[in-house]
Amino acid sequence: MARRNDHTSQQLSDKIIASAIEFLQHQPIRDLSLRALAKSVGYSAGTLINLFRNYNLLLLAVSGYTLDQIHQQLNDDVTKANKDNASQLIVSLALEYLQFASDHPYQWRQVFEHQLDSGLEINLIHQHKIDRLFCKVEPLLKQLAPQAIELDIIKASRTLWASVHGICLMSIEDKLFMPTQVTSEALIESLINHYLTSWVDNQTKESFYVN
Amino acid sequence: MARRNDHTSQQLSDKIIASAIEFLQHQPIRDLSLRALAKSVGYSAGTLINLFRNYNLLLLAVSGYTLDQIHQQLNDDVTKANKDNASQLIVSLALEYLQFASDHPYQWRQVFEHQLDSGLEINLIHQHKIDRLFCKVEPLLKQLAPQAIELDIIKASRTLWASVHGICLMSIEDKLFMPTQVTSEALIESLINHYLTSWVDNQTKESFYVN
DNA sequence: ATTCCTTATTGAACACTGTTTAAAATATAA
DNA sequence: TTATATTTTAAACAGTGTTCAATAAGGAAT
Repeated sequence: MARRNDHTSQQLSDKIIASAIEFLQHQPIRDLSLRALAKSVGYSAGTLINLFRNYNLLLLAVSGYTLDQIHQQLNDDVTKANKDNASQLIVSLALEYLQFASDHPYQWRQVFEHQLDSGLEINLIHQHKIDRLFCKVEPLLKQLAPQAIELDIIKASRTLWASVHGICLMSIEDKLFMPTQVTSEALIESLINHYLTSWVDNQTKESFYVN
Repeated sequence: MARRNDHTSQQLSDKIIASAIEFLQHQPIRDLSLRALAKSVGYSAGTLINLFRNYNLLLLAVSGYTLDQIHQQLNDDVTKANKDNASQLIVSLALEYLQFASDHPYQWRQVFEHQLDSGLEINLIHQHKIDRLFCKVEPLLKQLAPQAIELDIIKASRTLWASVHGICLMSIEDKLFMPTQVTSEALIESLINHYLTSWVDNQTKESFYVN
């Protein structure tokens, strides 16, 4: 067939990503295919390939969309929060993260299941977007322990966020095996409150035993 | 063709799983296929299907093998460890877990990437094997806080192990974005030491503020 | 030994997957 | 109006997991 020009390529890209995101609200990514996605937007598979080069890069774009969405949601949380209680704000961020994962499990999983084929410059952008999430607690940790050295801030932020991520993952996969009285939210709160209690205590004492 | 009978079905199953595990030492699971696996053991695809019913259940068996392997490795760690220091033993278990994930990243990922199709009784066995790992720290937590109630033990064990899992995951996926001076082992130690410090302190004081 | 039945094994067929490619048709420029 | 460039797609290709009928060997009964 021939050119149709009823969308600019940007419009079409957006439409495709939107359709994929919509799909992920109800079904896991492995149930989606390039052809099915093409059909859902009324174009052929080849057109999508022309736009994104291959299916993997298309999925990377979808993943990037989700990361932006999460990023913005967490940002909104920070701006409208009480800035005095940094500790509580970290809990609030983590709970927001868990909330997103719970509300959009398939969409959330797609981001971290996606296997990037190595040696592509576009992957760096993706990696950066994930990094952006991990870094979000850094200024809050500095607020809790202004005298802490940069390396300790990095260590604590990565420890906390990787842990939060682990709890979210196990939660939406139903791999926690807990009585219903214990919620995933409670695990997040337990993690952050206990970790920060000891960490801040340590930083203010400038102790060298636990870091 | 016809029957060959050079293996019992049990021997053949073992051989197939062994071949898959060997593959996972060098390449990710998505690069393996039923046909390639069949060729590697000198049988046809249909034979593997007859044995495992479908490819997904075959992969579940592979995943089960890995979980048993990890379970045993952690058990060995517990038996030959100093039983007086429960806190240090938890760190040791977690580091062993990280070590396995680092040494066999593709094999480790396969376990948790595997999507179980719901409503199968075999999945329960699999879920139980994962549960077994999470529960491993429970007696150690009881040792640290003998007066703690069962629900607090469960909460702390799940929080800790899901967090450890998260750090392992982010570590082998290179998503931590840290300077090389900060190791994944240090994150694990930081997590457990800080969390337990505050948790034990809380439990011995029987405080109601943080749990 | 010979027949019968069961069991293991497989190749071919099927419907799907992502990707490549050449052809076709419209939009734009000359 | 012609020529060129840009979109779009159908068809072909090599791969995937799965189903199924055909086949041949092992074991049991005669």
